[in-house]
Amino acid sequence: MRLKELALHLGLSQTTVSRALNGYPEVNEETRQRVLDAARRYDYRPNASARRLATGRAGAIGIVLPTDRNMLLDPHYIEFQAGLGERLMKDEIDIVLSPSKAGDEMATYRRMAISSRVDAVIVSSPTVDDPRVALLNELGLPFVVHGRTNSPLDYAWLDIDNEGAFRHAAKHLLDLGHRRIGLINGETRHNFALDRDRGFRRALAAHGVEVDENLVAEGIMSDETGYRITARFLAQRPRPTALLVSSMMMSLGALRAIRSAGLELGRDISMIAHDDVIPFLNPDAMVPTMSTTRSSIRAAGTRVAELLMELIVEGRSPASIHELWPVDLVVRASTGPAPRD
Amino acid sequence: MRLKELALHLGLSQTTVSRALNGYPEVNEETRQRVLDAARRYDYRPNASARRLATGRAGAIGIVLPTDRNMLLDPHYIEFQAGLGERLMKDEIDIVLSPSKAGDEMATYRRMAISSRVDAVIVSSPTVDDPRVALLNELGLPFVVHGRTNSPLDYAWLDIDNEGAFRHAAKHLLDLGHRRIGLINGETRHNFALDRDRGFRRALAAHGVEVDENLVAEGIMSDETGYRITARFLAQRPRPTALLVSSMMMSLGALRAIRSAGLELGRDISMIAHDDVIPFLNPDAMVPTMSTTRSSIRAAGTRVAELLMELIVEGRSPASIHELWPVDLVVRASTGPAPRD
DNA sequence: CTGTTAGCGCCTTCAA
DNA sequence: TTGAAGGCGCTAACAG
Repeated sequence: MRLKELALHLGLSQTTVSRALNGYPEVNEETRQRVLDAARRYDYRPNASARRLATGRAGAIGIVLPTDRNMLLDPHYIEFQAGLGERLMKDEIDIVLSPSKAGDEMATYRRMAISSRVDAVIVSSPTVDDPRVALLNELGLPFVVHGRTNSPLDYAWLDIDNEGAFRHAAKHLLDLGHRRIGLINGETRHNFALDRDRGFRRALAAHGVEVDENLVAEGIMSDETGYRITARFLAQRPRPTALLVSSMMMSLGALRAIRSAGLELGRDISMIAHDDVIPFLNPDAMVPTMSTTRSSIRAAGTRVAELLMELIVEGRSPASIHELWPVDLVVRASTGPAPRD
Repeated sequence: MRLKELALHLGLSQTTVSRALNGYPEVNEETRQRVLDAARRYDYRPNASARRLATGRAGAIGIVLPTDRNMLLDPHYIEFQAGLGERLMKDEIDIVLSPSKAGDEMATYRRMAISSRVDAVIVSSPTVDDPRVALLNELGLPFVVHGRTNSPLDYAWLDIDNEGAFRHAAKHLLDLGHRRIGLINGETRHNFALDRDRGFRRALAAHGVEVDENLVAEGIMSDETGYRITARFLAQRPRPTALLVSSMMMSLGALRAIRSAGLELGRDISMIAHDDVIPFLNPDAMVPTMSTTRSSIRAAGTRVAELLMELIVEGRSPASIHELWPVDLVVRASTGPAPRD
């Protein structure tokens, strides 16, 4: 069913039918009802491409999907997508995933912009100096960064307070008497990891504790990385009495290494992990329950979608969009006082 | 830059430029080169909506994204997406995620089809009797099911041999002398889980071993579920000497429960888990290494994309698309002979 | 309040 | 081998 036919059936012009359907105020209420009824009866839906061509709006927001093995380690990504979806659903806005090889992302953003496939894009996991911000700015494609990056430009971003989160977590451990604290971080080419590193160091500095660089490590946020780094840390003497871990997934591996070393979490060694609140990794279900710095990545997705809509629909200024979300420290059973030697 | 302007710059008609760009054979080679050069120089890209409107093809394939908490437990999903992307990238085909509430998926598929947002869709995680197959068939929207479902219709599908995988795995355990084998399955409303259940039972039956229904359980495939079910199984007397587990994520929880019970994996109790080959959960990195039934979900994504393209571009018949992939049994250190009492 | 008329940017038939 | 013209389905000025 096309608009034309529908109009014909109704004995109205396409214009009127279109207006009735799109909620224009100048349409007679009775006429509108007739149109709406007919549309429902015939299961009419405007053709997406035609509408886009006519309005110049794509009705979609874009995400560049890096397909390389090393980039997609992130099980959190799907939660973020779900969060986006939750909000975009309301306006029937689609999410367009544009697959891209690593190194080719810039070209992919370009393509999305120039072919006007999408009205805006999301920049995820920004690196410390992320070239995407300048590119998108130049292309004039609206975007929101999930995270932050160094840029002279005043772009729209939403980030969680990674620095504060890890500072508070480290402080909590210090207050419990821990002095040898290990940091198991994500890759510091990503800004969030650098922020966490910074928070960790500041807390130690504030307590006059020197950082042992042998107890600072980074890697992709996998179970395996968590295991390997923890095993290495635990081999040192004196060994660390506490760990700060960048993801729940890593904490699983860390926990294995701790058990393998014959230690008991929460007594011999403490741990705080960052929790993105993903449903299949619940800190309350762990044994012992895991102390965490908590911030829902799904909620972030929803909010990013909201901001995107404001950018597109209301023409809100990107420069006015800077949201730094506080992060909760949730103390559970994996943290305890530092053991006496 | 629009086609019109580009043509103007070149002193050619839009038609010729369009043909040159789209590889029509009737264009003079020299002309084509000039056009191609100019297009590159001006960074010209056809407007996606306009092209779609003109050709009737959307240049995108659709996935309905259920945003409800309980449905998205699947960290495997992102790997599947990456696999799709790997193939679709070649033809610059986008993936359109259409967010949908649970229960509303059918309407979302409808919407995608009628508004011709996409050329084809993917049906993931089909239930035992999945209504989507009939709907899409009726809508005439091409689709490939990743998995299988009961339907009188002859639809296109790609599935892994879940039945065979779990049959072999169970047989392997039986051959090692295990008699009390537990099954920790995904939700059996999903067809794959039912197939695994079937394979498990057949293997036991073939060995004349009766299934203890107290050692068969299912749930969402999370760490937590794995832990809870395993703890319950281990509380039984006599306790099981082996476990068949539906996902690596579950196996992490199971392993925790085993350790909490003071048992050693691979000696006191054996385990085989299904491995979708996701990069952040590597069975070789576990301690002990985990025996698995292995099948790359990413590879499946790539192949599904390929099939989709054949469906759309070459008009291949859906009825000719039935791929059942064998599943490898990879024996590692988590399986050993059944312990003597 | 409704209709007429032009496009949106591209592809494609038909004619040259 | 190239071009002119029409149309894909919809929206949006501009009239009435």
